[in-house]
Amino acid sequence: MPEPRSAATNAATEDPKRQKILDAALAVFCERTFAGCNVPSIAERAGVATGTIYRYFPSKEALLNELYRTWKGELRRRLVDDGLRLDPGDDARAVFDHWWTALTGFVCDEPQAFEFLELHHHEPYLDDDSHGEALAIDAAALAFVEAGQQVGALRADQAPAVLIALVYGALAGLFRAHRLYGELVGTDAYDQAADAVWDMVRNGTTPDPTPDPKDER
Amino acid sequence: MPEPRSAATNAATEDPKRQKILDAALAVFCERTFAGCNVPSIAERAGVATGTIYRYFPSKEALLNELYRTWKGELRRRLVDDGLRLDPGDDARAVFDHWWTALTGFVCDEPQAFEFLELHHHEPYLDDDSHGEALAIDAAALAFVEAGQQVGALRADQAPAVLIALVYGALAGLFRAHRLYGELVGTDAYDQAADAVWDMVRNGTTPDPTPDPKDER
DNA sequence: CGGGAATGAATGAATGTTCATTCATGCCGG
DNA sequence: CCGGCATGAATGAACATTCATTCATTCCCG
Repeated sequence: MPEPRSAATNAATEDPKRQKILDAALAVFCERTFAGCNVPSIAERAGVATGTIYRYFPSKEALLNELYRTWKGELRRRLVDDGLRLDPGDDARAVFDHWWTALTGFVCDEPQAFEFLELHHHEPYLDDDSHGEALAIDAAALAFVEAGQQVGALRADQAPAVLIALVYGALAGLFRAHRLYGELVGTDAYDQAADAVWDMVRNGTTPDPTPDPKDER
Repeated sequence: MPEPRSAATNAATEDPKRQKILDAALAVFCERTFAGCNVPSIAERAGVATGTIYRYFPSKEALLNELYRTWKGELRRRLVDDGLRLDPGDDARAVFDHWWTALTGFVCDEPQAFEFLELHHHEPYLDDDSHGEALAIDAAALAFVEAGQQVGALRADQAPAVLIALVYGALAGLFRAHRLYGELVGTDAYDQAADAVWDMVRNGTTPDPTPDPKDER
């Protein structure tokens, strides 16, 4: 029985050289973009010869897709295992905090992986398996948010997909700010922002008059 | 005195062929990424010969930067002219709505431009002028948010840069969801989401205990 | 020694850029 | 008016460079 361990848990993770190539590719793809970097630069960063990469991966594109699938899968694992496992009977805010912590934990533990995912989510080079991983995350989050809405914990005036987009987008925005203005926006900002983000999605006690919901625009 | 007109207001906008090249480049960069596309494909899309591009732009990189500067500038113009001009004595929510409308207006009017900006904000190919445009937007937004906090309209438990990152990130997340799941997330979602985003940044009547405000940062 | 793993120079396809040539346009001397 | 001429924008084949990929060779371990 294999033991899924370490950051990128994968069946083939055992081979350390393979892992070094993956790590190097992650770094180079982040700095230069998939199409913007060349294979020798990945090899150099990994400390192997160019040809060695092709012993482990059939192509540059396959390397990208394996990275994408691996890290998107790790993000999903964290979300499902650490985030969505709470019983919805719990305090809504506590459930959200758990969820937010799972998200920000990934971002803080693996900032390079998060940046890589953000940077390459739209690439035409992603294959069907990679898109499948992305959809799997969305499906898990969707079911969770729908449940939260039905229980009355999350606001119901937005489609579940919208709430997910807002939260994930806010996190991504925070990450970008942190990378760009590291001094102004510290890593502790992730925890502090939980309050604000929670106010965005919770079924709020709106003091403003909620105008009749049919002529909103 | 020149007359700044039309979407991409620029000194050299008069030349229609130059504009066709810029439009084509915007589309191709969006579909394939700067490094992922080649110059002939831009020329073909623009309906000109490859060499013609080099009569108007010194290099592929310069073309990217002009696009970036132009559209980031247009976004800033909309934000400053249409968004931030309200007197802070106004109703806070109204001010925010005006601001949100300016943002979403840009996104809806020029979705390709917004996608281009999102896609290329981190490229190492951006020159100093392009980065300057980006900083100019941030500065304008920062001043506005700081004012809003001092007036007491915006929540003060988050750094101004954080609030900006959260709002802009939420918008970007919404945009991505809209592009990805167009049926589930319509364009009206932008307007509806204003409520949720406002709840995130407003100085809220938090029913949860507001921890003592002296160890904020 | 033998066999698989690693190497990195070689390969050929693709890319950004150039430039000799074409061609529509406006000008001018008759 | 007209016919030839000068102009410079437009063209796209050609060029040099860069890139992903291959493979003959070397290396290393059992």
